Amino acid sequence: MDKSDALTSFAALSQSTRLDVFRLLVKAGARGMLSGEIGEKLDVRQNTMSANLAVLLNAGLVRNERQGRTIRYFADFDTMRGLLGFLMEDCCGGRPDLCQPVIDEIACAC
Amino acid sequence: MDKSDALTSFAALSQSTRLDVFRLLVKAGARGMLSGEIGEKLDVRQNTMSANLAVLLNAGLVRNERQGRTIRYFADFDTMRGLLGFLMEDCCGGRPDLCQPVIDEIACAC
DNA sequence: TAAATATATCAATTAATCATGATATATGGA
DNA sequence: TCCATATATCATGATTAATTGATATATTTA
Repeated sequence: MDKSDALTSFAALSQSTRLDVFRLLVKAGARGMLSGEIGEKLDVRQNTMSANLAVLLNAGLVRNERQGRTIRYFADFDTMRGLLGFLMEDCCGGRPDLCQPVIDEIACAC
Repeated sequence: MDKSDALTSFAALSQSTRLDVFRLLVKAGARGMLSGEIGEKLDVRQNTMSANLAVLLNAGLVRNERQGRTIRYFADFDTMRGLLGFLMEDCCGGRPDLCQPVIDEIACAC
């Protein structure tokens, strides 16, 4: 994860539909979701959804896998990890009390 | 942290100078940095830096504090925490092995 | 192989964002 | 109060991004 990758990722997440899509896929985890399923759930037209998924793919935030006629999308937790690592690099100037709560927050109860 | 806040934050982080600024401030931690100091370090003109700091402020990703003629900026770790919490909400569909590495990554060594 | 379904690409219009020069505001010191 | 320093705001031109209708590609089924 270099700076350019990080910029691409943040840009991808800074659009309403794409943020919704990514959060849906985070929730879905290893199950993933079909492209059409996502579009239907979010009430977004087919070509708009395709374009937005392409942006997320390009950013590496999601992966996909063809299954017959359909394509299943997954959140890419490795990219997520790299992105947060990049953002928090050498964080908090030696005071763990600043960054520890940030870490605790995403310690999900799954 | 609602969706609109998250979008504003990601948009703020999706621009080169602002990403640099935020990462500098993350490293600086509680020390923070003066506006002019940041601009000098990143070689960015005064008004451009001011505009970019305003975007980060508006997103709540940084706070500031006037000190005489100068203004000191700080990364806001609470906002950061809220943002990551929002993004990873109900994450990984019941498989902790997916999201645990994400958490470990940002467990900084400070 | 033809039709149906699922998804992607293209071209064009509209909208948002960025850096910049010029200028304004605020604070401190002479 | 006048000047210098530090930062913010404004107006503008240039670049970039988003949605959409139309169309293309890929896969399955008949």
